[in-house]
Amino acid sequence: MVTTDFVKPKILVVDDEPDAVDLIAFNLKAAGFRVTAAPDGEVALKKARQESPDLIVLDLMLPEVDGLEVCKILRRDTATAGIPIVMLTARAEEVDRVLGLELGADDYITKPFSPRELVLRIKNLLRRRHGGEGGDPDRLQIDELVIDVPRHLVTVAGRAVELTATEFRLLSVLAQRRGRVQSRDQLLRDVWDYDSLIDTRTVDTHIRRLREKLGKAARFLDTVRGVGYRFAES
Amino acid sequence: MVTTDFVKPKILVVDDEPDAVDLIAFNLKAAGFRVTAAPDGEVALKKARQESPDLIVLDLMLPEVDGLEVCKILRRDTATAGIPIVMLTARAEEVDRVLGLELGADDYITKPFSPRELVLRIKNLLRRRHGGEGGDPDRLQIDELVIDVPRHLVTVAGRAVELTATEFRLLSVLAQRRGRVQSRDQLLRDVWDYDSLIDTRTVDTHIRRLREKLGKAARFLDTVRGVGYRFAES
DNA sequence: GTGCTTTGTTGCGAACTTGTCACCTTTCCG
DNA sequence: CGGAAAGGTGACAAGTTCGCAACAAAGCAC
Repeated sequence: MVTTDFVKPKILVVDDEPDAVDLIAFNLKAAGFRVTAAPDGEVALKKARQESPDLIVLDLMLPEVDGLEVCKILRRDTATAGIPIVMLTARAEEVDRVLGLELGADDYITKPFSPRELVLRIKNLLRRRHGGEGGDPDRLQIDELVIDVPRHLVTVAGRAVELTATEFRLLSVLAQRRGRVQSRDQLLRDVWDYDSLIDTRTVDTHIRRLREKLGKAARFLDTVRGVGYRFAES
Repeated sequence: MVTTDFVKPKILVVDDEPDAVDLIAFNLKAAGFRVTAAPDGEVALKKARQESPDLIVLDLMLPEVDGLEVCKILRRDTATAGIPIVMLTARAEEVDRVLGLELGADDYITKPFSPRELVLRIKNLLRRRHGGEGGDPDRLQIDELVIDVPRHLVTVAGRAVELTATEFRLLSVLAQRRGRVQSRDQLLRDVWDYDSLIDTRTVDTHIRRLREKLGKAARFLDTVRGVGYRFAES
């Protein structure tokens, strides 16, 4: 539990009612997710870009910029385009309207909803994303590369690869955010410590070491010039 | 019991006395097993590899290659290493000698034995091996290492190992989470008390003591550098 | 009490990890 | 093309981790 914190899916909850946020956050945490919250669209967009959450729960009704707009912007921005979005709507008939707009949220749920249902839908979306149908969420499998977090084990085409603790964490974080670019700063925050004073070039060194050890599977580690690194979509 | 033959467990009986083989085979078949037999070590090894039986009943006294030798070879060969072995010995005192050799048969039974007892032991071993359905959940068996939690008893290849209370708890916790890395903090919480103020290095010391006492079975205690310890998957 | 076992702590050294730097190579762009 | 910026690479020194042994304290039987 403690050792695997860094791969717990991180979920951004966007809602302007603190009570709703609390309720959702409580249930999500109980289900083993990390939670971060935003009260309005502006903060939501900022956090989505900076913290690179694995999924966003987005209330349709928001002050200032409304949920629809936020959704659209998130989809347009490459840094956040891939993140699944679950829309919260107050009334059922709104769903139809929203669907008609085709703005590409991945699921919809109407208030009031049972926390259990929300958790189920979130798990579903995350599972779908990780390709592992019905698979263990702690185990990432991308073609010949398998990352087993609780076991702290990585294999490439069935062959075990020996990674150090840092390398393992770096690979896990990248793999978990497959397809999304992670800036060096973002990686330093998530793989190293919260406010690490480490040089960003250090990330490059670790990427190099990972590539060396991963052999064939190194092809997954894309460099995005001027931005950061990305775990290849496939 | 079982309707389709191919799911009946197949048992290889190795004994040089045809009468003994007949007796055993008769009783095993009556109990719903398929039986194949070998009169000596050489044939036994060949059949073990080719027919991949679910369990082997092995007489200690054999012409040419003796039972001990056969047992050792079976254990070393990856194709047969996982097959449970029940050793037949002519006299009770031989059991001690055999145990001393630590060659990892899974059970021992002395001649003369009641067929019913043999069948019981075989069923036990098979049950335990198959993911422990209906098996004793308080008893962990990993190859030659047996941890009997309620009895506070640990044996390696049939030989009892004397562990202190702390050592026993540590081993049990690790074994129960086989394959998953446990951080030192996690272990301190689970093996020691909830909010123990004990130094994490203490865990190392206990691991060392465990390894010392477990002898051959120490190979199960993996160190995962920078993370913690893990009970090896196999 | 005395002697024995258990258990937590400490110090040492070897092996491993890891952040940084200097130096290349590649890419970008006018 | 030429220069600048970004990223790859190898080396290295400082830091960390872990096994081990010795020690000290606590518990326990007699």
